[in-house]
Amino acid sequence: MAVDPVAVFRALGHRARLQIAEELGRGERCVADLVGLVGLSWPSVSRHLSVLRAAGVVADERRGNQIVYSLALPCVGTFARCLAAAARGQRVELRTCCR
Amino acid sequence: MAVDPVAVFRALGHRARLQIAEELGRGERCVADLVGLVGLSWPSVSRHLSVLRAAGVVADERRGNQIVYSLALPCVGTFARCLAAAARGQRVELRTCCR
DNA sequence: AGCGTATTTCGCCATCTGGCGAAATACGAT
DNA sequence: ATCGTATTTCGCCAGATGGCGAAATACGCT
Repeated sequence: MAVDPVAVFRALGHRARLQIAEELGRGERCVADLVGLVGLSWPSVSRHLSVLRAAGVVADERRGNQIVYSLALPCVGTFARCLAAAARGQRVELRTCCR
Repeated sequence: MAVDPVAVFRALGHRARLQIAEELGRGERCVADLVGLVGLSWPSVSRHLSVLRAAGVVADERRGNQIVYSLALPCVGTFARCLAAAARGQRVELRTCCR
């Protein structure tokens, strides 16, 4: 699955989608959880999930009768926390990168 | 200058703007350089720069008779390189974050 | 003040995005 | 096969985005 950096940023450049990615950074969630989290209609959340999935940010897996989403690009969670810290006025610095 | 994570991602979620941010990660550039880089009209590039500036991603400083842009959020450069590596199929991992 | 170059803003148009309800689909269970 | 629940897709509309040329602005210099 090819990662397109622009698509990743676009995917995260929306309130609901970033919120979803941050939540998935804390653990797996089913769609119902995420609908409750972002406060949008089920179809809208599903659409946002498909954007995140197409960008390779999240992965989905059917488990029982529901679909569980997880963060496929962990560095996104790290960076998001980094920006959140910056938003709080803390000094931001990513130390190391890929290997 | 308040950092809004969503605005940062939105700002970077565009081919030209990401290209600009990556270039600024390598050093300061004037607008003419960036126009040459992205291959869009001068007004369009200027608009993209204003989006990046509003998001706090870049900073501008007048020097002589031209304006020099620089990357105001260095972690963006780190993360962008990280994603670029992922796009090349390399294993991606951000080790440490804010402090 | 006036000139020239660097940069931004304006106005317009075409396209993309995001919201929702309704309808369709997928799949486990009976 | 049918049922029921979980999830996605469709169709529509309103508003945002991105492109450009033309016009406006900003500033250093003489």
